[in-house]
Amino acid sequence: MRLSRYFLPVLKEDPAEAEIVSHRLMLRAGMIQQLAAGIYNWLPLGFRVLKKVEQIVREEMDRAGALEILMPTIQPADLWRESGRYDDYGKEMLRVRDRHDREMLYGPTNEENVTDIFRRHVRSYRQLPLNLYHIQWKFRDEVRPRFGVMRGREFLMKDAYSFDYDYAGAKRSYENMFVAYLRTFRRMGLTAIPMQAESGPIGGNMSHEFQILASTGESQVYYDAAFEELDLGSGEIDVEQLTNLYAATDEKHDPARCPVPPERLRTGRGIEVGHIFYFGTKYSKPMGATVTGPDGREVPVEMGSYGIGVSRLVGALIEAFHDERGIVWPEAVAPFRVGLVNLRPDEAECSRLADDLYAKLRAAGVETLYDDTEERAGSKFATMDLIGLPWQLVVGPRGARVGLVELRSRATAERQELSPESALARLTG
RNA sequence: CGGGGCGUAGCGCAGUCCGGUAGCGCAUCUGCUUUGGGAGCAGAGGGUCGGCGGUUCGAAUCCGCCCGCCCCGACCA
Repeated sequence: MRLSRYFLPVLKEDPAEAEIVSHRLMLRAGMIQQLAAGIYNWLPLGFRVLKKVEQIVREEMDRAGALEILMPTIQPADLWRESGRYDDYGKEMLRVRDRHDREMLYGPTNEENVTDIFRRHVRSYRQLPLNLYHIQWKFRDEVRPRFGVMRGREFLMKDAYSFDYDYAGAKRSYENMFVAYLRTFRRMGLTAIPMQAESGPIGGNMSHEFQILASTGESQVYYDAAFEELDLGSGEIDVEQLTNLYAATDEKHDPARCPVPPERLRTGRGIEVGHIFYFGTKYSKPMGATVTGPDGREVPVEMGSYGIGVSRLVGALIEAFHDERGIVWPEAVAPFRVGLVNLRPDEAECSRLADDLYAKLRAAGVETLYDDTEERAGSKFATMDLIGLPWQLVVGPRGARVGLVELRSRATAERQELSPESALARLTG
């Protein structure tokens, strides 16, 4: 993509409305624009990251055997009356009426909806296990939205719902998602610590929230160093062992009862990016979602649900990966892999070389943002640092004369003068 | 929902206390010079001062009501 043809409204100064670093940087890098409190427009650069994050979540859900569907944002109130939540949910739920004065709501979550799908089509235990998920916008009318997309009112969330015949099956489904979550966050370069959360009405320790570590996180967390040594790439993950590892948020951490020896106890700040829980027949029972078992008896299906805050993750990633100059994207979620900088578009030799590199990067399928604008060098560097693409490939008049370009790593600030050919080899290899 | 604060050009702000025809920096446009870390000079454009009402000869400024947004706390992917 040529920057001269792109829409990247970067800000030189910090917007007054933003307090925390991810919010500031998202606004400054032209990723988002606020439309109302807690409601954001996603501009091209931000949208690309959102899609990258979404795609990783999708791939890991698919890999775990979940099936993607898409449920609507607007739901009828009657469905929520069946579970009793219409009255329970309170003001967080945005309630609307259609032209026929029927009560509707903008979904804050989809348990009722997915349970309805299930009960209308699934009759037998033989059709289980089943896990349906979707990635859809939610709305929760938070009293106080803040921190940009980290706590918006409208947010993109992946929510999966598992259906099993019995508790043993539900536990397997839960553990399956547990592992998928660890893989998902790890792929984005994040260390996610699963923490035992408030146990549901039925499940013992079958509720975990996933906190990622970032110095600016909202809550103080304590955890076993073993989490940092997790190898998710190979072999089996022992969920039983993992769920027994110690991890707690500030409120629950009790030094007196902490089983981790001091030298293995780590502490940090955490941002909650996922939450999974088992809730048994909480919805299936009142809503009549039943299956017939091998014994011919009809029983309510065992359920669990599994959320990941997709849009929140974009903010959380920036909290985890930034420095004083801007964002430092991990490659897996970077909006572009390479920022190609033509320092002097007015010089023929310099531009010829930069154009040629751009064509070759494109041909090789490398996502490249090509700064072909008339801006000055300093401004170009500042913008590249701000938007945080992993690699900066700098073509200047000096180097062009002697056939050299400069490759810089945003993360390590390492710089190397190379021939265009070897720079290309590094980026395409 | 309690407490605090802010709405003036695209962005960041001054002006409001003490009423008198709206200003600064950045950005934008034109020209010249410059050109490896947010350039210099000269010129230009851009405003229902959040909205409505009131007081006054006269309101960004004083009074009332409303709207929006931010921050701290109690709650949440």
